[in-house]
Amino acid sequence: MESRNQTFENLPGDKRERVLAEATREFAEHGYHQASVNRMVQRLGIAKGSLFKYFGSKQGIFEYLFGQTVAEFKKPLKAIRDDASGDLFERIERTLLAGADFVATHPLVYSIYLKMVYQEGFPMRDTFLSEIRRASDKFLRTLVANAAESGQLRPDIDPDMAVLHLDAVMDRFLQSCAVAALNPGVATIPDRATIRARARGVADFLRHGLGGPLHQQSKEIQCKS
Amino acid sequence: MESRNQTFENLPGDKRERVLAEATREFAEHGYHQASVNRMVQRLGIAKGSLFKYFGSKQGIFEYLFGQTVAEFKKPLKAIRDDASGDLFERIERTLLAGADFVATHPLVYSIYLKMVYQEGFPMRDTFLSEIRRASDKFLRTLVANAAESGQLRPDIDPDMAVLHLDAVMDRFLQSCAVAALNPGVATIPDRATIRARARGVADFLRHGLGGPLHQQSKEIQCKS
DNA sequence: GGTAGTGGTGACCAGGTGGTCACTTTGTGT
DNA sequence: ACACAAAGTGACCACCTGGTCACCACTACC
Repeated sequence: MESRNQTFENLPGDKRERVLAEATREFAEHGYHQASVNRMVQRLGIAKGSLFKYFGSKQGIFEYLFGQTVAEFKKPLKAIRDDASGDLFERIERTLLAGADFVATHPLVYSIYLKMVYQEGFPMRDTFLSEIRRASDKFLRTLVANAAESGQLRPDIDPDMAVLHLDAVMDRFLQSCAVAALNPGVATIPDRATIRARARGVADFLRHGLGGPLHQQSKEIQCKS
Repeated sequence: MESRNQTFENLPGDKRERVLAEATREFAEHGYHQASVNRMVQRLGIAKGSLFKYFGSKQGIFEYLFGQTVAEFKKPLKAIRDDASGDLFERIERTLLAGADFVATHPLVYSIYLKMVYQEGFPMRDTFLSEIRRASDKFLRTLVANAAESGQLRPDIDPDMAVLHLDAVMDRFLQSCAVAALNPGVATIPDRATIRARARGVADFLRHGLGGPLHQQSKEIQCKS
């Protein structure tokens, strides 16, 4: 067995946490390349050599964080998946709120995630992203399949496309909870009440669309028959 | 008058273009901080001093590009806004296709835009983003207002929220045309035919939502009355 | 006291960064 | 042929980066 990282594991718990918290902050604020090991050790008040003894390299630091984080990232989804109460759109709404909670309590982790998506050159980027995507895709696909069976979904819509749209809208909702610039007009992070209202609005929109009476004609015909 | 940039403006047109193209490529590939002036001049086969004589600083290079690009970024939107044929959702579909065209013909420019949104530390970031957002917001708001007047929009939906949803779905559609990782399963850039089909699907989804027969009950009641 | 193993240290390194500037080359008008 | 200006050059600078390693301080066992 290689004794990698043994030094770091032996450290007292509070010091470990301080180091990881500081590293998380640094990567969240600056992305990968622009993150500075010098800054980390300076803020931690420890010597640079120590950090490199713990993790071997800058990439080592990031990958350690990364491993710790991925599991936590998936937890909220599992809880929702196992709670089958309500129809598709109610479950979606619960998922949105769970996601918003996660972003609110782990803003730095979510910030790293966003930077990884749009910034190339992160170590492990492809591995990580495909893993996350696959999990999310599987989750939505299950939801959609169940909904389609019980007629909660328009029969003329391709389930794959439905998953695509759900993913798009939900992901964007999450981003708007974290990125100020994505909130039109105000350009600030919304508060909890706004988020709850918006989640409901999103679910309602997903259910019924935006089309007005002029576009309900086809459905009126259905009524007459 | 300050004679800033005069040297660059005096250059023969093809050389100007080569320089700008190379700079665009560099920023698109590496973002702002990670972009290297050394690499630019090496690939261009000119001396570093020349670039700094043209633009003064790295930030100067970026801001020059930036100014050239913003106008081009808005062009497609204007064409759509002035063509009022069709209802809201048909216009949305045209907008989507125009956007996809822009992304396909200016992938580097769009790549820079995406990096700016999710990567802090770009010069002019706030100025630039708020300008773009404002333009996009104004455009959608006009479309929605017109649609609401002629009953193309569900009367019980807040126009502001409608704009929010439209912006989210459309922006995400555009991103999926450029970022491979956002295309579930395949994780590749879609071809033109796929894009056209997907744009239609998006418009249809925006119009009617995803909800199936079980959720059309309220509308059947409308029919009876 | 001796010694082995631990975590901790910071001066130092090679390499890359944006930026400078004294200098050379080129073009043009007379 | 000469002068003058504009364009072009690349060695050089200070600074920062990730990474190294010989050395130090402390504890524990004999």
